[in-house]
Amino acid sequence: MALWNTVPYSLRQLQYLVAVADLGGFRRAAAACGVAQPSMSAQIAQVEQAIAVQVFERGARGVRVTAAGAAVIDRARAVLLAARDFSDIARQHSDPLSGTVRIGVIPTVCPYLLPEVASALKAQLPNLHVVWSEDKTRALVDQVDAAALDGAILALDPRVEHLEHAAIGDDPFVLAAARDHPLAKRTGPASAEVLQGETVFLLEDGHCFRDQALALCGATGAKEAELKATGLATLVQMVGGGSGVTLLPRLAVAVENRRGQLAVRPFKSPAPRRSLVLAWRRGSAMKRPLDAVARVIRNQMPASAARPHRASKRR
Amino acid sequence: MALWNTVPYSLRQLQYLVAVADLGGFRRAAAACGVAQPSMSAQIAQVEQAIAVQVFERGARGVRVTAAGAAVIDRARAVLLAARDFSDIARQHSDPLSGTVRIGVIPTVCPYLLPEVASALKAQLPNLHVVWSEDKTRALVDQVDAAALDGAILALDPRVEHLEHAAIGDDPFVLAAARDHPLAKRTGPASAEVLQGETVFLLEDGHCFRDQALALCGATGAKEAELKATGLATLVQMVGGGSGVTLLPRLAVAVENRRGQLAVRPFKSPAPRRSLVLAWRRGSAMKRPLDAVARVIRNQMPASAARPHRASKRR
DNA sequence: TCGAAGTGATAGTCTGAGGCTATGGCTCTC
DNA sequence: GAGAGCCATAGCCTCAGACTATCACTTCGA
Repeated sequence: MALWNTVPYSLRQLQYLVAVADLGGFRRAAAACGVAQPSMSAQIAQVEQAIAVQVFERGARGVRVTAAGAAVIDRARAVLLAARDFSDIARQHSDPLSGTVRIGVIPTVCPYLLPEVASALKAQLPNLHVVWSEDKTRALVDQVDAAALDGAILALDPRVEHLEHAAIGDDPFVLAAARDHPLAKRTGPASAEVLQGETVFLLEDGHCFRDQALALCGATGAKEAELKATGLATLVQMVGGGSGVTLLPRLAVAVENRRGQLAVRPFKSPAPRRSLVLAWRRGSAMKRPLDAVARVIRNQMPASAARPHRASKRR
Repeated sequence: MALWNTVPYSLRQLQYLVAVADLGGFRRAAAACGVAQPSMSAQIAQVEQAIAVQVFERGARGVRVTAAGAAVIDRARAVLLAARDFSDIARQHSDPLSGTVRIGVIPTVCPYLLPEVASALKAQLPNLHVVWSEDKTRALVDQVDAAALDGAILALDPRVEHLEHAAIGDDPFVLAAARDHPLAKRTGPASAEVLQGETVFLLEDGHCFRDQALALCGATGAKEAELKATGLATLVQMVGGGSGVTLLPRLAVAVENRRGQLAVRPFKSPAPRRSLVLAWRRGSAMKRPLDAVARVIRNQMPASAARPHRASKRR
């Protein structure tokens, strides 16, 4: 009963099973797999016979997956996922820094980091093709878990703990207010206590930066403004009105305050900050290229914001 | 980049890779896979080319796995394991109670439970072929984790916690002593305190029954005998000499004390006991047949020893 | 030192798995 | 009731992967 005994089906047949299930029909699946519909029919019929399970109910309007079929297709997916891991690890070992990696980035990092980093990556890892996408932490973590993404750039957070990660750098928070706001009168580092009693504008739910800023507000006795912003740019607009202050990640200041409409003050050391990491599914075959990407980004972080608070964390 | 895109290798090629790695040579692997050696050579060469990784170093005395090859073969194993799961789940859904399950049993249960249970299983699950093996808890758990076994009959224990399991029944401990031993003077249930100051013979290290009995000794102030037995039969022999007492699982009494050489007394309720379970790898495709096997065994347990202490536990 | 026994690689042939096109039968929809 | 869409069937063709026979090489042991 060794692992290398023959099985009565092929990887390709499993791919066909999943394709038909995903696309809901033989013709569509055939087209997606680049074969003719009769070939698809024949292969599906064959695998159904081989495993003695009717996976699909054929109807005039396409196919339905049977109850037994759903379980079978679940396992077929697992096999194909393992096969993809095999391909990945093989590519890593033929040339670890080539191929494609899919990396997601949270919205409060993406527009500020990517422009800088993209060209550096192209220069230092010329054979590595990085596909970027932007989403909030929850969605990114889910996609990494499901292997829809190879990695994600996130702020360190309980939701990230089950993933492996490499440090990218720390990003301190800064205090931003309209130029005529009382808190803008003084320059130089602010102590966190100046927030006491202030009205602070924050991002809407779902942004991890909101949670981090909210924690700081709670600790200092600031109160949250009624209005919630959908992005940092909106936040800057709101505060520009003069009726409150906000917190910004240092990384975003150069872009969001490019016209200098706000006064920006750092916090006294140790400044509140978020730790940015590149995280991936534990045991992912893409560990090596992701590690390399993290190294490039780390060296590319704006010098003032870079340098993790302590030694670079790794798991 | 969907899951159903074609891959440049076949399941069979992965089987060949693993076979060559396991058996250390092309000819042996070819024989094990039932093909001619040139076919094996050709397929290995092809997959090595497809993934652009040299997996094996060919030498005059067989092959060695390269560093990159080891990682690749690791993933190939994962794919084949997933494929086996696929086969399993398919068989479950074509006929859940047919096929083969491999079940390990601990030594302090195996010889007493199996004779009774084997015929009941044959009668109630005629299409299910059960392959039994005997080993200690640690080894069994490792084999279940590695999918070398589908399930194992064990006493509930921290080492079993990460597995799913179905209850089989509780097995109370009994006190056994030579017929002329002071503790054999009285009949009827003994309180655990009678062990105070007694010399108790126990099994050697590695038996979970040793740990359970030792815990009871510690709680009651009994002391362990110098000599450690390799099995319950030896334990009975030792105690027969009259210089000490021992604990036996109720399950073993009928067999080990069949000649009545020892006086056997139950403990007062609630008697110390072990909970026997059939455990399997979480998410195993063999859940359904294993569950059925557990049910058969549960109904077959000697009536006096059966009946779990509380409701049957399941996860 | 040389042959025997082991290793994997190569050459040439053959068969069948799985691709294709063309077409049929069925069931919804208009 | 015609048409559009679905999957199944029939018949053909090609190439992946099996086979046998043999070679080249290394490592023993007489």
